[in-house]
Amino acid sequence: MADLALDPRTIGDVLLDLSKMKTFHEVLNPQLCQCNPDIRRVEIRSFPFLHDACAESIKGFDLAFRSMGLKEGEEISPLRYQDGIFAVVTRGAFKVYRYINEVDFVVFDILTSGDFFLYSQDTSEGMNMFTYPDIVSSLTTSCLLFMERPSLEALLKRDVKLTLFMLQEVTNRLAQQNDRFVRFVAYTAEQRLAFLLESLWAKGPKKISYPNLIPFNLSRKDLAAMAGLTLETTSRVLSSFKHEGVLRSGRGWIEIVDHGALTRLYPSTFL
Amino acid sequence: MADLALDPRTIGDVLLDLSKMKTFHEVLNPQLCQCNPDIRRVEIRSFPFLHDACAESIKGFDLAFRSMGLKEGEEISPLRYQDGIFAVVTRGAFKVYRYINEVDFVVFDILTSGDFFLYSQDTSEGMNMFTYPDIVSSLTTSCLLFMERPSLEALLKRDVKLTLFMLQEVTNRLAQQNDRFVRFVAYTAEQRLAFLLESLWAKGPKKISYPNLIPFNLSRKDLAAMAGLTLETTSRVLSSFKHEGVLRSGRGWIEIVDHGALTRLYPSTFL
DNA sequence: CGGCATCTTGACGGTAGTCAAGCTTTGTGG
DNA sequence: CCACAAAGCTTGACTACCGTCAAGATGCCG
Repeated sequence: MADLALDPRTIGDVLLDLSKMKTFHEVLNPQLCQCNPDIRRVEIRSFPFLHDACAESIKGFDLAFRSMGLKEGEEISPLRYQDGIFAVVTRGAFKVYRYINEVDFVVFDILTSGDFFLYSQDTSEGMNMFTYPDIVSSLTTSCLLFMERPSLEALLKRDVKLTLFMLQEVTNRLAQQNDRFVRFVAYTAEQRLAFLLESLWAKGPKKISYPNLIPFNLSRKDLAAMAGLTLETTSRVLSSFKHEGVLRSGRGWIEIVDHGALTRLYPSTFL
Repeated sequence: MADLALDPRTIGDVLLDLSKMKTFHEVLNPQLCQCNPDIRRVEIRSFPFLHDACAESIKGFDLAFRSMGLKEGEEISPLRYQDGIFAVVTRGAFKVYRYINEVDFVVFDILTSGDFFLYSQDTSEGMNMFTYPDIVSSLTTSCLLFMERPSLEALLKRDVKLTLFMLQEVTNRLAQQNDRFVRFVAYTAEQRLAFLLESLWAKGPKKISYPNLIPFNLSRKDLAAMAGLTLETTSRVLSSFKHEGVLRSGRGWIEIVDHGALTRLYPSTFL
């Protein structure tokens, strides 16, 4: 039983003390979004992955999290966080992608409010969701709460329930990526895009005035990079959707008019 | 601190007691492989994910694990394990796939010795790596150690280090699947197969007499289902590799002759 | 040695990629 | 406020890769 004993130090001791290291964003916006400590407290308590965490862990997150604001198109550089960074999206959306040559990239994940990510510079050891060759960048004006990876690990080590919940989240994400892979292989270009649009739409928080609008800016190139197609093919398929009255779209935005028609294009489950 | 307290029951209480529920395999082979309790003990202690686990957890695994043997081509049915099953491959290899129509399937994972998996019937809640529409089946004569999912969860709840290590393993697997996805989009048929063959070869334990043989039976159809190609295209590409002297192959087996030539075909990293 | 699954090869066609030109929207600076 | 530039999008013509369909060859097992 000895090796189950708790670390005798207090939470404060094991975390990197960031409370005095305000980010630029926090200095510039002392009362906005999670920059305000009170708002942050509330925000943190609403994270799904913390629902089952013990009180001390939540206090630890209060201490360790700093907030960061990003404008559309800004990217998170792991170079600034030598030890890796753990972050939770509180507002907005991010794309995770990797360049495959000078001009083309592949988008393999979209993160929206509530999604967390782990981003580190080296592939060395420990947990790695995204590593250096991958880029995380914002699709809209966004907010993050973040901490350095060692702080997260310190918190996880002290709270099984928290760690277990993270494990559940990650296995589910793995299942989801596998599902995506299978569909990717099985679908034609048209089906891939229909599926992609539906799942993107399902992801973000809808605007009340435009409930069918995909709630973040996506260029044709982004969509193509997600669907594994070229920009031209993507444009052609979307044009045909448009002419059939399935959706409306412009530069960087897409509004789905007929969900039924879109979902009917691809098999939702196999066999 | 109260909610960090340990479950007061003993390990034995929280595990489903399987010690008297021998599997057919164990009854038929009392002294073979992990069916022999002593051999099993040693085997369990060699699992990488247990290296950091506390003594009590390891004892728990000794109690909870049953062993199972499978012939080539047998599949694991989650129907027999209502609560889901957690298993570790100790010998052999498995493919994880999903049918996309009556005849075609997509292979999205290969598991070899040391890999664990979690397989459940329902997508309901908790951890899900593979669920009902997916099939796990053996590529060679194989052995597994397994337990029902509730037993695993009981063990995880009592040992943070163990849970944390599992979390690391799963995040790394997620990173790996993302990498695969990116390559998949970027590569041509020839490159996909070259990459696939190299990674398959790197996976299994090599036979001393044939160190360059891919150590499990893979038909052209399996390879095609992994690369997202058709059987015919796969056959054509492999034939061209054969004629260039890069590999030798027969029905269900492939031996890589020239690793250099194969790896030169695809970019190992991007940008 | 036969039977059968697996693999190979060929001919053909279609889907999506490539290259290129033209069109729209958005933003900027005179 | 307009002109212009630049980025993003659309459309067209052509091409190539890979899928489909079909027949035939080859290994492998009983």
